Amino acid sequence: MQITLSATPPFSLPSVIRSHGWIQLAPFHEDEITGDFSCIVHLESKKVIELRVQSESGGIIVTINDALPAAEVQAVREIISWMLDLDRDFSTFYNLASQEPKLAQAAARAQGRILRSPTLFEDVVKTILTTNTLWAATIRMNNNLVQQFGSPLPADTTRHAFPTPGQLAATNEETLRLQTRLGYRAPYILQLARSVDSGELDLESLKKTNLPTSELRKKLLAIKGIGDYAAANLLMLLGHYDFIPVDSWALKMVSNEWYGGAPVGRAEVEAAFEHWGQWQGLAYWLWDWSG
DNA sequence: GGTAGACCTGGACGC
DNA sequence: GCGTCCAGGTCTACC
Repeated sequence: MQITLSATPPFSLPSVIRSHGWIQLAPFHEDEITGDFSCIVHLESKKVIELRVQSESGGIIVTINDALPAAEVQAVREIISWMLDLDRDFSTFYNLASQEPKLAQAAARAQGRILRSPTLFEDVVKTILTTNTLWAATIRMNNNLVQQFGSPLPADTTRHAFPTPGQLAATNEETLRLQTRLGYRAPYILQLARSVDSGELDLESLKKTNLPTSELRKKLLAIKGIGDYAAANLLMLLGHYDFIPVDSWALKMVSNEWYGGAPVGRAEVEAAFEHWGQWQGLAYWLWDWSG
């Protein structure tokens, strides 16, 4: 069956897919020839399905192998809408960006939307996996998690959904350390999974909260393994652009752009984008660093 | 509030 | 093949 969804213009599926590295992390899969992508999701009904997403004029078409009941169709609509941020309006940012040569192409390229995972839990875990390691190791750790703990896709049992909080909560630290190769991140992931699974932490409610960014940031920083960089990254995914995810790459880029390659710190990165106010994270994200 | 050192993995490198 | 060094954010203890 197919489901059609429209997006607030301008919209470009390739632009969302290439917004950051998430598309390289299982259970996402990109078809590099067609530009389409797929994702295996674990619905609340326990059903595991593959969503294949392709561009359609003004939006996207989602193809699913099975026919789904109305409630699951609605669930898929909400999941895809969240993942691609279909309803967000960036016109205010585009107006500002049009005055800055380094961002002037943002509207024409329909940039701004950042690819999200189906659940915030998945995005928090993946963000922890990006910290203090190289990207290749992030891909490996994430792949291990998906393969070892995620539910298999019935039509192709070699492929799996991202594990649910309950599936990770049921394992132990030693397994995550030694078999999944998460290292010191293992207790962080386990604690997160158990607190979400028990209901102590309602992560998904943060998707639609009206909390100001500062309060939302405090909630994210309260999660073990989430520091300044990870919190800012997650805030971006949640559509709050008031903070910049300052990592070693950001320091290098800002150094080259404004300081002639001299060493810079967090303060210099923040100062460079401070005047963008509530859009500073997005201005940093989309900045043309090519020279 | 600021800082130093530990936490881990895996790739690069030298021997 | 083995040992060493290094990069990558966050946490904790300490000042």
